[in-house]
Amino acid sequence: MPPRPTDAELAILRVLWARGPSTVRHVLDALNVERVTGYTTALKLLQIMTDKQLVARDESDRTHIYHARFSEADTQRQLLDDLMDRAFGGSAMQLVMRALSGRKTSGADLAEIRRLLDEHDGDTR
Amino acid sequence: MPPRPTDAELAILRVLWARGPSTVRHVLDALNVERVTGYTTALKLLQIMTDKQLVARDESDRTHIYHARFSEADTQRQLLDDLMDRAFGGSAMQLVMRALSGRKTSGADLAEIRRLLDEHDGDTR
DNA sequence: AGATGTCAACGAAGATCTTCGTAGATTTGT
DNA sequence: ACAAATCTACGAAGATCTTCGTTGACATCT
Repeated sequence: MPPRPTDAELAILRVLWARGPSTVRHVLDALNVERVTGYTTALKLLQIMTDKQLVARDESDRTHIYHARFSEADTQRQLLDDLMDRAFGGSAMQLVMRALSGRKTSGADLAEIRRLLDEHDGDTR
Repeated sequence: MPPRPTDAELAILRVLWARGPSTVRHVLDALNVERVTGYTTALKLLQIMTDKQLVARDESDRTHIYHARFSEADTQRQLLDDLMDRAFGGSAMQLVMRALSGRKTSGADLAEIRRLLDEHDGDTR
């Protein structure tokens, strides 16, 4: 039951998912590729995220190592469910259709979606 | 280019989309079905939303009438694009697949999605 | 050993979000 | 006309978010 991560928190989680358990310094370097922030900013965020249980850290060494406590998939699902409730009246299908409508979609993506849909056919019938 | 609406703002926008142009009182009554808030809270939100250009109001009468300046579809698209960037590396397809995977989907919904996909086939080929 | 660099902790500032109390103007009811 | 109700505007409080400066501990370099 962690809270919905904020924008800055999500940016950090994305680094941890992509790079695996990391020090503050590593997270900061990755963040600074996109936009520049200070070291203590990243540190403070990670400390707050530790309080919120979004991440956990190994304090064995002086330089702590942080890791995400929830998978990228779990968090994406949480954020989608949240948006679904707040903006789509709880309807996942309305959300999906809005995401698809008027969007260029590659043949490979279409095939992948169809594969997913075919799996669902089995579930629901 | 309005800012992303906050949670409380989105709740108000949903009322305006559902009921059409409304007074503060009407919005408040609709909000209070779900959770109770004070009149001045709703009023202040609508005033802020007016500043942010999320809504506009008709001041002809003493009792102002507010309406959403952007359609529900536009706002849903904006929120999805935002989430797509922040949590899905900009990939709409990853978002869609995450929203579909492990979800119970009705036959009618599946048919609707397939219809959308078929339209896209035309576009991209 | 002494200087330099790196680290975590803490606090605080400024921005935004959400809530509501109060005041003043207008309308409604008697 | 007077009282009660309704409305907008304003300001402010408390919470959260984001940022960073400072401090003190520890490590590294020469």
